[in-house]
Parts: sequence; structure tokens; C-alpha cells
Amino acid sequence: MDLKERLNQILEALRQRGHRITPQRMAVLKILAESKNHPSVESIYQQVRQDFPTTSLATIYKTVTLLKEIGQVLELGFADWGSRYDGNKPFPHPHIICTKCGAIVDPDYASMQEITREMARKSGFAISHHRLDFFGLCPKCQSG
Amino acid sequence: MDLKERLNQILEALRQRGHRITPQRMAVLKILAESKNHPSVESIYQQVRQDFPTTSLATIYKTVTLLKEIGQVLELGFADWGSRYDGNKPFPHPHIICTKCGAIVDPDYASMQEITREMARKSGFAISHHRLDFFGLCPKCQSG
DNA sequence: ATATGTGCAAATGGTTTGCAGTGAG
DNA sequence: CTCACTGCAAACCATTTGCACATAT
Repeated sequence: MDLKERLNQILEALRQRGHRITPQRMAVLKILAESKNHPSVESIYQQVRQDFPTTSLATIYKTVTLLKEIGQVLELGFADWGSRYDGNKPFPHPHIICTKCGAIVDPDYASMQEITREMARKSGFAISHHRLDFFGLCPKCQSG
Repeated sequence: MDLKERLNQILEALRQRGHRITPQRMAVLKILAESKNHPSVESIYQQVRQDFPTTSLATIYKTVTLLKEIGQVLELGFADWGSRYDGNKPFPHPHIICTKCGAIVDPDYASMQEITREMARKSGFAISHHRLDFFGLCPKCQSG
């Protein structure tokens, strides 16, 4: 999805609910709207500080939490490496995670809907979303 | 897998590496060897305390961490609800999680290997394991 | 006998919260 | 003007660590 378009979606969702667009918040939104690298809170913090040096970690957390609540960011919680965020594709989708360098990429994969339907039928659950992660070494780390 | 057999596997893995089998540890192992309910550390703690009231949380954590290190327990880390553990099937497999009551069940599903191969081919990653979670309401919670 | 495991208490670290001051709408 | 947001510091809480004692082997 086009970054500017995605950013506008997020802005619109915030405005609809009466939330304000501050410079710090805008900086976070921009990072999350691209977020091809699925950044951590700490990573977002470091980036935002380049433009707004007084920004606090708490502000990043508050913004990310808000976006989570209104469904504008997808949280990937890992037991060992903390959470990573995807604001570009905030809906459930597969990920491939490099266990060495921590890179997270989105493979293209379409048939999850079929699998989800099959799961629901067999289990009796009313399935609302899913999460599928593959772990391994990315091409770069395989030669390291 | 048969519970007694699974327990023996874990015991064997511990003995091989020179770890001792204490009563407290045995209690944890038994719980994890069945673990159809994918217990949390706190839940394991409460159960163990029924038989060994002086057991400390730290001991549970240490045992679970040890089992994780030797690959005898699978950790499911959730950003919002902490970690849950599966010592009965310590290898990657799908889960269905009730977002209301927190129940976690294992559906039977075989074709993950195909999907994993396909993923590896398309991404260039050397995939070592995966994780697939479906979230929704279990049959019981749908009528609640 | 020996060194691994236990249990307690303290430390840790990521995340959240309270609150006074700031600024977007 | 108002009320949501920011930034700081303190609070939180799950998990980890240090250490003296206990005990499995």
C-alpha cells in the first residue's frame, strides 16, 4: 500500500475519534505507516528523537497503544525479543523472522483464508484473526 | 502422545545433560508433560504448591527456562497475556486461542510442512520453525 | 562428597501511570 | 479556551539473579 495513503488512513481514524495530531505523534505515525522493518518501540523512539530530541519513551508507548486499540497497528509479541509493530499492514498476515539479525519480512501468501475456514470448521471456534510466523535465517545471515 | 512416555522423554533429556530430578522439578515436569491446557508459569506454580507448599516461583521459572533451552517445552509468548507453555508437543504446531477465556487448544492439522517449504522457497530464508495461532471465541464462550 | 537445585529477597527491565505543564483544535 | 498530549519521574510487574542452604546423585 502507498505510504501516503496509509498514513492518511491512520490520520483519519484518529481524527474520527477526536484524537489530536501532534508533531511527535505524526513522527510516530509516519514510521509505522511504512514500517517495512516492523520496528520495536525502542527503534521508533530512536528515530523520532532525531527530529524531536525531547520526546519521551512514554509518548511512543502511549501512541502505539492507542493505535493498537483502534486497530491501526498490528503487534507481534515475542517472548524473547519483546514486541514489534506493523502499521503498514495492520491486519493478520504471515511473517518470516530471522532468528539471527531479527529482520522481519512479509512474504506474499494468499491462502490463509482457506486455512482459517478449515480451522474454524474443525475446532468449532469463531475465528476472528490469526498469526503465522516462520523463523529461520534470512539470506544475508545464512552466509554470515 | 502418551503422558508417561512423554514424561520419560523429558526425564531422559535432563539426565543426559546431568540435571537432577528433584520432587519439585518432577511436579513441574508432570504438569508440562500433559499440559493440554498450555499453562502459564503462575498456573504451574499454583498446581505445584498443592503438593510442595514451599516451592518458589523462581524455581518454576528456572525449570521452565531449562526445559526451553533443551527444547523440551514450547513457549507461546503473547504481548498481552504473558507466556504459555506446551511440554506435551514441544515442537511447532498450530494453536487456537480463545480471546475471551484464554483457552488454548491444539487443532489437528498436517499440511504445515508444505506451507513451510513454499515459504522457504519464496523468501530465501532457511526456515527452522514456525508458529501459527488462530484467535477467536471457543464454542463455550460463543454462547456466553 | 560435590556441585546442582531450592527458596528467599533483591535487582532488573520493559511497560504503564500520575501529574503538572503544554499546545492542538 | 479546553481538553487531549507531552515529558518527567515514580510505580508496576513479570522475570531474573545472587547467595546461603539443602539434597540428588
